[in-house]
Amino acid sequence: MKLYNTLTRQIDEILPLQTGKLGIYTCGPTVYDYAHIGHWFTYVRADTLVRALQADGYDTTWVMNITDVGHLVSDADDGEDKLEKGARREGKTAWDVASAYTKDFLDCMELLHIQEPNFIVKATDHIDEQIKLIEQLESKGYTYVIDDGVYYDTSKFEGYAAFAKLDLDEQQEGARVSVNQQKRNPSDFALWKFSPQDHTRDMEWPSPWGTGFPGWHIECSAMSMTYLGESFDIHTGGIDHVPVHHTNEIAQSEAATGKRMAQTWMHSNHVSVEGEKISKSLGNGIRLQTLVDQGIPVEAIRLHILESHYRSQSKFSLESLQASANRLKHWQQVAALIWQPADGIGASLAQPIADSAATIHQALTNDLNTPQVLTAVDAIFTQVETRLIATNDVPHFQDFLDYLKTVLGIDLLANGTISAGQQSIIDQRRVARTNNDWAASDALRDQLSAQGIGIKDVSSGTLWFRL
RNA sequence: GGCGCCUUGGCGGAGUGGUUACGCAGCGGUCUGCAAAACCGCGUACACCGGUUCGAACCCGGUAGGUGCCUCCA
Repeated sequence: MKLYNTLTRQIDEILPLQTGKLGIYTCGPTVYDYAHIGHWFTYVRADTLVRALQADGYDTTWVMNITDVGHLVSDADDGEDKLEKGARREGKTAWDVASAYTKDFLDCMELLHIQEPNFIVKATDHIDEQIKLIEQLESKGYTYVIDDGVYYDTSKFEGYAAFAKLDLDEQQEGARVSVNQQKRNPSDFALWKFSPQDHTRDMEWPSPWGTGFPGWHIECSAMSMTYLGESFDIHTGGIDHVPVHHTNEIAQSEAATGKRMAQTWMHSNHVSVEGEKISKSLGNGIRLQTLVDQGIPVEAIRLHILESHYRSQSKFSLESLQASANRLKHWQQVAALIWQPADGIGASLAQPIADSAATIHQALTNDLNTPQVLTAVDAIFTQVETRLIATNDVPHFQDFLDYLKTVLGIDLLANGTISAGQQSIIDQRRVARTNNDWAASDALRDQLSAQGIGIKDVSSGTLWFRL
């Protein structure tokens, strides 16, 4: 597997730390609101990476975190905790908010056929690990305490700015709403924030420094270390995490352990909606449920995400989503030919199918080139549609469709074959046609069409497909 | 202001120094009793100006436009 590595800014071959095994950590959602289509691009892409690695023969351990505490409204460590803010908005506790949106997130994961990570870990379940990690950093002299919390001194970590190629001196600190005057460096960030004096937070814990809650970044360092070790193979996330969140994760983990945190960093680029970026302030984040309610199959959404490369800035629109839905329907029609084998139709498709699988594997392992994967599928499907599936080729085609289901997460046979009653109508129509009874034949065709089944007459008989 | 990225046919979207990517939509045709969202064919795409080269959409320089992060945000 070759993958673009943000760390090296080039396409690297994945070299597992342990032969045959790969540990992957994905930055999951902050559960203070519904996830939008942009999030799903990122998570489907991470899922596709894991699927591709598995298809490439690796034994993967996939960890995804759930940020259910500590993610402040501002990355500058000012402002409120998003969870507490969400709780106030909805008249609930932060715990209730986290629980509700976590459930919704996990439901959507399942709906989109994102495979379940080996570990889905919550920040609130790992407070001890985070405190221990902060203590480690403290003992090595990377921290300092000011009025509102314990901070990481980024000037102590050599190469802090290297990962994101930041020019710290030129960053416009003043652009931020407010600046914590006590911080030593503008880029310093909170490891532990103290609870306010005037009220009790829904979420707070005791710590050696005082009652409070962890900063946003420390959870990923602590949990990746807990589940994948001090050094692991691949870290994924949204591209927006490069300059702050991931830069800080590296600073924390590598300062504490002296080891490289992740060998490869994979970042999913953002998707725009109607030419604009998705953002909270614009309120243009479309929920998965909204699309499902409009009758768009989730497989089409998944297919649409795979139609663009993960490193390119793709555009999302209902129009292009509809194009994906049409493509999906066509694929499903071709897949349904597996239930309608035809014989005496010429050479076997076994070899072309095998070649296609090889082409797909090649594209997948070449920096996850999913658009080329889809093109390969189109190519072999056109052959299948032209030549039909011979009885002897059914197992080969079945294997191929299983492979697609595995690597793309799209089951083209999910709708199943037609009912006995529908088959009976097709049989009756065949008799009518033999008798040149066109009126009866057309009436039966209308019956099928009313049930969502289209048909076409070919030399070997009558083929059906879902409309 | 700093650090980046992008500009491909109606839409989406790969690729790359020299042969049609592909999909969706459209048009024409084939097959058919009729039909078919199936198949075949078509539109002569790579922002603009220079340069390098036998040859550039692909490399280099510049111009124009757009856009991302530095504040929310995958």
